[in-house]
Amino acid sequence: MDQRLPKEFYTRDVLEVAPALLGKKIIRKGASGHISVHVISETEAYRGTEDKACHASKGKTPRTKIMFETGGILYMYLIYGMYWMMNIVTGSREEPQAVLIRGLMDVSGPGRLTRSLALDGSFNGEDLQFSERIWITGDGDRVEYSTTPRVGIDYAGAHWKMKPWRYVIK
DNA sequence: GTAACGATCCTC
DNA sequence: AGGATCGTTACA
Repeated sequence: MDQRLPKEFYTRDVLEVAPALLGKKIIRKGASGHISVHVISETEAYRGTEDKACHASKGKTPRTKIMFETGGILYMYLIYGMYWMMNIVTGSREEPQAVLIRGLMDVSGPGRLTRSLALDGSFNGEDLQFSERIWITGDGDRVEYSTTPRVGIDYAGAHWKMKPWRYVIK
């Protein structure tokens, strides 16, 4: 099986990591030992306390503190009372950043993909270097992608809403 | 305590 | 266009 992406892959700036994750494979190992592989097709970057669309813009809270850790771990949170969002923390410690996984080749939609992979709050803080149930490999199919503004952040104001920080495989 | 609201999705 | 559904957050 392919090698896991190294820690250094995730500790770079989120604006580098988010597009670099396109085409990479999420490996999910279920409780029964069943393994499934999913190619990432769509990501979004959330960057720092100054980014009004980023949860960390409200400062460090019980929910967002995981984003202040060193990159390479998962940040899971519940939205609209029923959908878990899967995010990958990036950057260095005390530099809150995360990549929202918005779509896979076989599933589109951040809520649908976590339901499909059976991911929930118990994965918050999961370390992609050492986890036995989820990790990401980096065999290097280079992919072409396009960028668009991020989705669902009307509240963040025009300046942050227009940033082309959503990355989609062509 | 209390209230408002969301990095969504499905059904009408 | 509207409802589901509840943790997180801000404020009193």
